[in-house]
Amino acid sequence: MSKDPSHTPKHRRHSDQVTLSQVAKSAGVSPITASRALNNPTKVSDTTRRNVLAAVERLGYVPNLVAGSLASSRSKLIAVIVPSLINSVFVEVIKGLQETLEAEGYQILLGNTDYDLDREYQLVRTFLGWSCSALVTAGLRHNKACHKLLANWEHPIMEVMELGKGMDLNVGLDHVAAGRCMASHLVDKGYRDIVYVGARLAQDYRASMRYEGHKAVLQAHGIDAPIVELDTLGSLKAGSESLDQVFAQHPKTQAIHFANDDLAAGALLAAQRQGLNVPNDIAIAGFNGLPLGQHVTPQLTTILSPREEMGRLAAKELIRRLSGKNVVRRQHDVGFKLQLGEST
Amino acid sequence: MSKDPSHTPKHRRHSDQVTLSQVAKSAGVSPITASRALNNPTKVSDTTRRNVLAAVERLGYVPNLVAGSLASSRSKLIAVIVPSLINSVFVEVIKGLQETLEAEGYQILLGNTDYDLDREYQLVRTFLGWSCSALVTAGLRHNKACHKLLANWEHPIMEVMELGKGMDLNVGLDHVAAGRCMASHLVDKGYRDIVYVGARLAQDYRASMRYEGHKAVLQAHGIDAPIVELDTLGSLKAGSESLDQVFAQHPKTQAIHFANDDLAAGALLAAQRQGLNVPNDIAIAGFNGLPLGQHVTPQLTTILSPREEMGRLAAKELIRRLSGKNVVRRQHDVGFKLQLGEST
DNA sequence: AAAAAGAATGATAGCGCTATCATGACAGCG
DNA sequence: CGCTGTCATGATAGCGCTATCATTCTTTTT
Repeated sequence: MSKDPSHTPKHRRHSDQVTLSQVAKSAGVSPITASRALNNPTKVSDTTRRNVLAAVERLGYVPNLVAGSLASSRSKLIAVIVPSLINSVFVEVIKGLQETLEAEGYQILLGNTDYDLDREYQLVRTFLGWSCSALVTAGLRHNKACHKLLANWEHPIMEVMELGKGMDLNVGLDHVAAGRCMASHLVDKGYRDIVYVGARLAQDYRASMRYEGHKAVLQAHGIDAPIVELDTLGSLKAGSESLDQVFAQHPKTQAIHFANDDLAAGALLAAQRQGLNVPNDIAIAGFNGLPLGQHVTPQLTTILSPREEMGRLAAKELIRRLSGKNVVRRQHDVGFKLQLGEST
Repeated sequence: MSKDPSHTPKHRRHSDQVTLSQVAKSAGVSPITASRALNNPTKVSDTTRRNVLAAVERLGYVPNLVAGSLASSRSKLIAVIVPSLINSVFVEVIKGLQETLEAEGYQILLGNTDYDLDREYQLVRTFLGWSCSALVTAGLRHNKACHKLLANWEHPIMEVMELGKGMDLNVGLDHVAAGRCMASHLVDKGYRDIVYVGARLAQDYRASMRYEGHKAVLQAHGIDAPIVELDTLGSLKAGSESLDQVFAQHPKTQAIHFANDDLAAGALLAAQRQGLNVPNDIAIAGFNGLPLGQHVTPQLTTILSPREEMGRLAAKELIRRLSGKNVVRRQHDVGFKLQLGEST
């Protein structure tokens, strides 16, 4: 069998992109040295580093991070999975994460489950496939498959929003306690006919946790704890429409404890439009401490949750873990604060 | 020189992760066939496909997308670069993008420039390194290096928010026209002492474009077009604090045209707290059509911009392009709508 | 001055997957 | 019957980078 040396090799894939090898050649070093010059600058001499950087500049080299990740089975990607982008609360957490992670050179792969745990599982699968170096997810609840997948994963997992025993790291606040806190406030103020109003509680289960705390306090005082559940997700609109519904079902209502500030502010503005006096005709309380609630008159009584701070703290803990440091505490309570307005 | 066959091979990297080869072996086919069964189901027989899928299930295989991307030099990643996450406008665009892209199996790599074009360039570099299949960026302005980098890039580039001649695809609205529209409305209403108020206009240059439109209309009527620039980024707080500043600089002000609804709503709520009547003492107009503005009393006059729609449309166009379809129009005007409230 | 340790660089062999070409089996057809 | 075409599958060779080990040369130690 005679070879045909003039035959063009069969496996030729083109790519006009500049590669590290080209940079290396241009700088007069081997590819691996060029790699070191870019990723472990201390491992090469000053001259070499300068030459390589000059070549990078000259050729307009853009590192292929995909190839790098495959070779090193590491990546500077961090998966962030949230249940919603409409709810500004998650966006603020993302913002906290993002500003801290991006400063350390990490990129965020963003996923939205739309409050669907099966969707979450799918996203987790996909993201693991990108060999992310960590995963941030909102909440402690996952479906079975997701749990199993994550349990065998060797990278840090950060569960945010609610405090509790998670799979790995956890930064959040105690929602049951927050519910108790607000309910106590309302009872102390002398209200007795208090309705809790939330939206899609099966999905937004943290709102249900707050209701649990709320109910416990009311029952301890021998008071009934009625709840009204809205169909639509929390929003100003839903809040403003909820007023009628509450009064229809509970005509004697003195105070409404809303699951979040969007609903509460919507109701407050609607009450004003209807000529109701807040808090004399109806007291209104929220949760989150959104700027909106602080700017309406009367100012909304709410519970401040440190959302951006939660994101920042989560990011910092992740970075500590990723840089090999021992992580002492696995759980971080960011707390909350009762913000007294004039709406109660 | 004698070889030592008992010597352990030198290049051994471990990885307990299940690979496609293992799946293939378990299914009794070659790796490439297993690959096809997962990615080109029509290219294999039904039996083979079933066997492979069963093996995937059995072994808990999670595809290594990094390896796949390197081999195919394609990825299901789409880079999204926005100037801010505080401004809910961008978040809504992201939401529109995200829900449409995720449905097609694309993931979003999120970057935040914080209104810094150099930062944008860095992000673009990084994201190109991930061989994203497309890039979405807010705005038509980029720095020189970024332009050069993108001009040579062979994947779709989608510039959103503002309408204009972009690098590739474009979905947005005409901000100059929007500024004209609101200014005309104010002039028609009989206002003559009109102040435009914005924040960090050098960075939020779309707000300046609206001012340009605003100024043109006022000047056409022989009216002066004073502008007040705030230091802090647009927010309710900045808006509420801006009132005093405006009156200090322009005591006779009849109407304020705010660069966005956050500022406008903040000012409106502040005016009410100060006992000013809106619109009789002071008329207030905004831009964006945020829900907030529609729920305050008086309802805010503003310009509705279809933000989620913009994201969805951008995503759809990208998907069309990515699936190889010819893209007819490169520019899409999503328009805007004057929303008359009682605040003017 | 010889031995040991360190610093800088390079050669090699993959990371896990898919593009490309090659093969064998079988159908249709003049 | 041989020819072409289609279908299902496989063998091979990378994608662009870095981990690992090997080498050379310089510095430090005894």
